[in-house]
Amino acid sequence: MFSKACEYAIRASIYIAVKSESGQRVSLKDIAGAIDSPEAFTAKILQQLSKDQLIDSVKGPSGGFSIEKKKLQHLRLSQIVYAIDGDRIYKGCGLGLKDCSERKPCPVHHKFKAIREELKNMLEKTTVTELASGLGKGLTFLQR
Amino acid sequence: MFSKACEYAIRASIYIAVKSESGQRVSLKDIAGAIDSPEAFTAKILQQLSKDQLIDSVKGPSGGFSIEKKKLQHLRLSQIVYAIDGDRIYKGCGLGLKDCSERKPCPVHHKFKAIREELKNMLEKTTVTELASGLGKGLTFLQR
DNA sequence: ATATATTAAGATCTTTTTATCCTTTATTAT
DNA sequence: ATAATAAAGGATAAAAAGATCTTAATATAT
Ligand code: FES
Ligand code: FES
Repeated sequence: MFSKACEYAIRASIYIAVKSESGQRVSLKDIAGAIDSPEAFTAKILQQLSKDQLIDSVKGPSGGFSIEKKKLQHLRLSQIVYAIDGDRIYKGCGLGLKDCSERKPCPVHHKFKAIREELKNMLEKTTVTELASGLGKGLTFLQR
Repeated sequence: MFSKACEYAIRASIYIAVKSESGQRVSLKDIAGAIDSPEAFTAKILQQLSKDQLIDSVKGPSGGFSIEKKKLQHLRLSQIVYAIDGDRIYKGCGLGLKDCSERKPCPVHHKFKAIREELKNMLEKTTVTELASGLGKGLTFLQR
């Protein structure tokens, strides 16, 4: 569904969100440990999210990653996915045709579209805080 | 969503189905041309489908691929997907945790599960003939 | 100011996926 | 029987994704 990079991105964002809610900044090492991801690879991904200003980063001692509370209120899953995987989820044809097109649909177009639409809605509606809340309460998990 | 191999598998199956309905067998070259896929790679994929007895193949002059009418009546998209991509679509966690688990869910588990379930239903309900019919009528397309 | 902790950036390596090529085997037509 | 045709199978290559390493930049604390 998503690339590995995107999965890490989402997991990391949720973890950072939990910490940010109590005003803490978290280091790369901390994050990679919490979400069970390769550190260096995770660094790249966070770099990208930071460039896109979805998360904030501070260098140096006591530095690390965080998400401004203001941003956090609005941050959607869709934004993370878009930053890492681009729009292939939204625009890609289920059977791999160059683009998904209403005018020249592939055989699964209609059935696919419905599901993709739902996925899209879900990603656009779901906020990262919302997910962070479940994690904070110990109801959900980021590794196994 | 699916691997490239799986996309080709589905496209090829639908094309073979259309031809099989009128009793024709189709060659690899014909298929690859019709679905715009790399010939040798497509061969590997068809080999797999043939091994799994989802499609039939005959060597030699006037040989090629086909799907027995009896099989065709029951052949579902889910079978093709399973033969090529395995069960990752059904069992994989949306955030890449080792398995998707109800007892120790990831933060998106519930939202994800709903969508995955729909996808699964769709694949299990949809027959290849059904899709072939739209293609045969010129309503849908396998390349662009 | 200096040393230190921490992210940024670029280069490189590894693995997986996608794709090709070549030889063998089976089938058909002559 | 023989030649021609088409898929099967195995080996290899290219591209993409995933992951690591090394150096640079920057902020903090002393
Ligand atoms: S054309 Fe294939 S999903 Fe729309
Ligand atoms: S645990 Fe992640 S989708 Fe079920």
